[in-house]
Amino acid sequence: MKAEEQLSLLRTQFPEEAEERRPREEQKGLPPLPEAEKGVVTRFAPNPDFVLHLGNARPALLSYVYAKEIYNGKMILRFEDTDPRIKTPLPEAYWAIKEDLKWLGIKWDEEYIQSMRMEIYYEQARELIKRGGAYIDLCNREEISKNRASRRACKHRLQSVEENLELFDRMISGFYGEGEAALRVKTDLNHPDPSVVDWIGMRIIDTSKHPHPLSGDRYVVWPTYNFAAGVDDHLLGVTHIIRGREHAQNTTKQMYLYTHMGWNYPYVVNVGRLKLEGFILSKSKIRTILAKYPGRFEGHADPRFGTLAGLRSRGILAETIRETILGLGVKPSDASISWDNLASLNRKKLDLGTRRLMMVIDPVKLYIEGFPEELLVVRIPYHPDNKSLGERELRIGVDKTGPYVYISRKDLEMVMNSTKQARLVELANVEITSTIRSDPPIAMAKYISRDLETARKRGMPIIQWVSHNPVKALLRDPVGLRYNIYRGFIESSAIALEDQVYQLLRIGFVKIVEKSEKKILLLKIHE
RNA sequence: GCCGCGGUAGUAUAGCCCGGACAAGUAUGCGGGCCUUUCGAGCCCGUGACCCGGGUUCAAAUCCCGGCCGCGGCACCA
Repeated sequence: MKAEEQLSLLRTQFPEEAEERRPREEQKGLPPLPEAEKGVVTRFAPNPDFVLHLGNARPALLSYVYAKEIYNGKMILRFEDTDPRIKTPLPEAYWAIKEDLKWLGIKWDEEYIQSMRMEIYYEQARELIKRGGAYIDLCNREEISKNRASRRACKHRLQSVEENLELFDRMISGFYGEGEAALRVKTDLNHPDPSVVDWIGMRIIDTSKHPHPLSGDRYVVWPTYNFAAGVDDHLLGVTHIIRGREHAQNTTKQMYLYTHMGWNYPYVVNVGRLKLEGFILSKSKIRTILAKYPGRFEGHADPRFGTLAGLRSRGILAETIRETILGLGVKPSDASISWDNLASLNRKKLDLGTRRLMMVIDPVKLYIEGFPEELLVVRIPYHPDNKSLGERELRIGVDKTGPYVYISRKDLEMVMNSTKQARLVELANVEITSTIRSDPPIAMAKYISRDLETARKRGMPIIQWVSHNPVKALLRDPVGLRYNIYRGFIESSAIALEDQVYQLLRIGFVKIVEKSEKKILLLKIHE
């Protein structure tokens, strides 16, 4: 029986039952967080060893939006800088990360730096030892991994609380060198993942060799990620952890810590990783490229990188990133953002407030025979739909041969290959009569009329032009890690105005990189 | 290899928990039309997807099992 038949049967037989049915409530935006009624405290916990990239924006934005915009709760920013040796923090990253977050519109209520909370971790470690949840292991790495593989405990696991406390103090005093002692959190010895088995909660880092940028060589015993994050999430009252999927196994580890301490583990949401079509996001890859090609990139903020700073220099709006990422939802599956999609969204946001200018690539001088004198100066609005952006005056250049404009060589070829007639935007309809192969190239045209209707009726292509006082323009179009370079003329309004972003007619949206009286360097944002 | 998590149009996402109005919604892309002094924007129409195989059920995108594929983890990194 088909569903509709069943339904009609139901309606005739049991009318009340049928009416009970109501459509499921439509959920706008993000799904609700479980157990949110008791309050929501989220955290974003980056490692300040590099700047943020688009992928980091996912947990950051979700943590912010849930905590502050949906549940009226609290958001914490916490720098996880407890590895001065391998992931040495970058002093400028603490600041740069905050800039990135502010740019995204993220506001946090509290801010912590883990390397400044060392005494707290020591105190919690002692408490954990007292509760029998941890021991100081004096085995070396090889012994530890061998024992893990065979799921065996070493003798140090059986030490008394007193012995462990004493050994711990000795660790802190600097008695042991790197790898000679570690605090291990007791777990199920038979856990299928060997890295979970009695995981390392604290280890020794020789800060005389690897000083921490904030605390120098003051501490030698450092908590691992799982210890520090686990302790902090509890102590800071975090209720919901939104983090990358790569942390899934860490929840398992931290759960043992929470059980020993009698704490409740926050609710965890694992989100998938993000890719941006055509961009490199990985910090290690970006670092490698920067090291390999010094001088070829403008650091981590280069518009060809998928860092937030890079996207910002590219001309992508924070709002575009926000909408894109929130649109992905909170799935644990990875997502690859298509450039078309991002560009389309960004374009719509830029369009109405952006002045439109004309630039010709590969200019060809086009003399117009019979050009009426009253058209030598024209006024053209900067935006056809947004008159508040004003208008500018464009003058037509005249030399001894007569009045002329520059058009792009590609357009000239296109027009020559069709009806030879074209409309110059907001100016006049012309017919090209001849082209002269010279350097620079020249073409001749005949004035037809100035009305738009004729152009429409005859189906003329409408092309942009530049004339009097052209400014040399160099347009960089990012393609992967390269730039395609286009040279041409842009109207002088680009110099006169203060705008940073323009739409170049029939070329796309661009951002000004540099400009002087004579020259302008542009970066293509997208079409 | 072991453990874990995923798989809905070209791309991304909604729906899955709680099976029925889902011949599957939305955005972008693509095709067509309208409008428009850009190849942009807007409006309209169209295109196109439930990984595969079994099972449960009157009914499966949704639940169960198996396979395939993708991703993550398997550090004294975060």
